[in-house]
Amino acid sequence: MSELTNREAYIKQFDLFLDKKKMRKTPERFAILRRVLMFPSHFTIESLMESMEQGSFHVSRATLYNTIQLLVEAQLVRRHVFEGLQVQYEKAGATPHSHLICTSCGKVKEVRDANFIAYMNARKFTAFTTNFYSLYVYGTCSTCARRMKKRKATPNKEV
Amino acid sequence: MSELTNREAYIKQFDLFLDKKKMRKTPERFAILRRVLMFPSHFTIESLMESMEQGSFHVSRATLYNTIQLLVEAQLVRRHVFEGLQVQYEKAGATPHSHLICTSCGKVKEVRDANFIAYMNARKFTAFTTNFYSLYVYGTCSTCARRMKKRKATPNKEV
DNA sequence: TTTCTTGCAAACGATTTGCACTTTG
DNA sequence: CAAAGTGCAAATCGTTTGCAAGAAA
Repeated sequence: MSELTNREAYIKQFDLFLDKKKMRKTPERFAILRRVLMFPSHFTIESLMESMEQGSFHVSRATLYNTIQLLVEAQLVRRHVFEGLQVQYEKAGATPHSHLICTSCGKVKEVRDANFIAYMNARKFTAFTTNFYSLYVYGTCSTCARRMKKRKATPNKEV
Repeated sequence: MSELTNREAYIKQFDLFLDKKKMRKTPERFAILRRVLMFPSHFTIESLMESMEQGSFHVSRATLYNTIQLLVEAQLVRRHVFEGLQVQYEKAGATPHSHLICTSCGKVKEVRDANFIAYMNARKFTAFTTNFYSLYVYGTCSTCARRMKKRKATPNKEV
């Protein structure tokens, strides 16, 4: 896989992917990818839909779902299903990161962990070729911990 | 959290959980937990439903969903959403394990990794208290790798 | 010109909900 | 006997699908 260092790299890789799959290079597909790249981190189908509308580029939900699926296959986008939250996507960046998910408020924080990355890069599994991986860490963020301690409250929303 | 070494430990912990939450100890709830414990590893709501029927203990879907949710809250059951597969559950065992998911055939394999567990046990995150974690590794299992190589085939089902 | 892609609306499937009935505490 | 839990069927919601119309190649 080539390096996804910048916007053009993603677009080029998508272009190559479509070539390889003998699929058509429609304006919708590239417009969606361009919008995806504008998100600093996670987004949902809904927020992507809104973003497209704001950019005055109307696409149907069907096309959005189709294209996101393609982008996931092309390894340009990752799909995340966190406990109790709606499906989230993010562009597959050059730097892998883990996700800390607060089971009380649902907030997702990204953390870079060089040790862990090094470990995973070296890690081989028998009879299995790793493509990518996701580490989800569930727990309580400090804000919620404080809130729950102070007023012995129940969580915002139990996940 | 107490140790979940055997069947009784789970039941006792659920009992305590219901006490703490001031919730009722209905036969349905314990019947469902007992069935859950009979699965050697992953199961779905559907397979659990079937298992209940086979055990001649009829419960409604609503109750099944409710109770599974309780068991997840009680940390007796983990919920997994693997790419492209239906939601799976498993009892929260004493030994954590990672999941290798083949993106071609959808097979899920569990692997125990002492180094990784030790690492995670020691790992502290700033402003976050870890409760549990899941490592999902996506890739290609050897069977699919062989199949794809031999006849340059497309994957069974692209996830 | 042929096949792929799109948009729309209808269909789908897993999960949730409303409500009358039942059971626990 | 009051409150909580259950079963059932209908509702919901995110996602998929079928099909006619439009656009790449």
